[in-house]
Amino acid sequence: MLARMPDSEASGLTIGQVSERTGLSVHALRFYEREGILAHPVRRAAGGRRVYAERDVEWLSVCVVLRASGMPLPDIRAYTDLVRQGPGNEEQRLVLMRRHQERVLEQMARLSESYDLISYKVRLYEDVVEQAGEAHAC
Amino acid sequence: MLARMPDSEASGLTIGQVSERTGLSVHALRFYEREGILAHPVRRAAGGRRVYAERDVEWLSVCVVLRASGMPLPDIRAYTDLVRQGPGNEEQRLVLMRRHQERVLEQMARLSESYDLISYKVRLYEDVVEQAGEAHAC
DNA sequence: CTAGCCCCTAGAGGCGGCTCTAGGTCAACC
DNA sequence: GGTTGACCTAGAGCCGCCTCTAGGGGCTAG
Repeated sequence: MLARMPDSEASGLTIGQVSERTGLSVHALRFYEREGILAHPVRRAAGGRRVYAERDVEWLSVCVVLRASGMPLPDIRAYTDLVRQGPGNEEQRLVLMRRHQERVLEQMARLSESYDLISYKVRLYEDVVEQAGEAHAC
Repeated sequence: MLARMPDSEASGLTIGQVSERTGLSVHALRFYEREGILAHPVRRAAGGRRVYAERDVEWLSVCVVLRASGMPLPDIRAYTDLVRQGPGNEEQRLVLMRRHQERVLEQMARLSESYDLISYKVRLYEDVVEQAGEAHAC
């Protein structure tokens, strides 16, 4: 009745549980795995079921943040590859992260510019609506 | 030799000129027109060529900002429809704009959260790379 | 024993937003 | 009169990122 845990291992998570914790759909999780966006291969239980560990959830949570800030999947994949290879390539990881950092900064700048125009429009329409309301009141 | 102006009318712009000024591709401009994202129908010159006015450029520039901040085309289209209908529906425009304003705020919040994680990672790798450099120096 | 549920694979499908192609018109210059 | 170049239409294609389908396995509760 409860979600079946693989052998009731404490840190063995089903794909459904990982889906809930990361906010990624079950489909997306399988898709990400195919795309190589997992630093470590997932273990499999009987019947081929995926068994995730806590660190997978942590890693995927990082990926969610990267995605949410617009990092393309190929870049996330490249980053994952570097992490999978282990220590020694921090310079390359740094390059990737810095590039993304700049992109995010640009995005924020563009967004706040857009925000100005949008706020201007909102104020404008607020005024018009308010005045129309007064006219009705007369 | 020079871009042919329709009858050398001062405010008659070709699609190519509008493309340059708005940053939208010629293809995108035609696509937007089909999608109803023009507050006024474009005039046509001989041979069916589009003749844009300055106000079209202004309108499209607004649309570019809306797109850049993630407003979906259907919403932009709805907004365009309201504007095309003329004064009297400012309340509805206000609703649209406020909704988008909130979306943009959310986006900015999410982005800056993401930015924190990314900056953290950058600092981390900077430290690692620096220490590795020192180790080499020894 | 069967209904319900979660899981599996491989691959198709969908959506948003363009982008490009094919095939053609027209005006201008050489 | 041929070439160039910007434009036209209708519609196909593409890219990123999932999302869903078909067809099947297997545990567990009632």
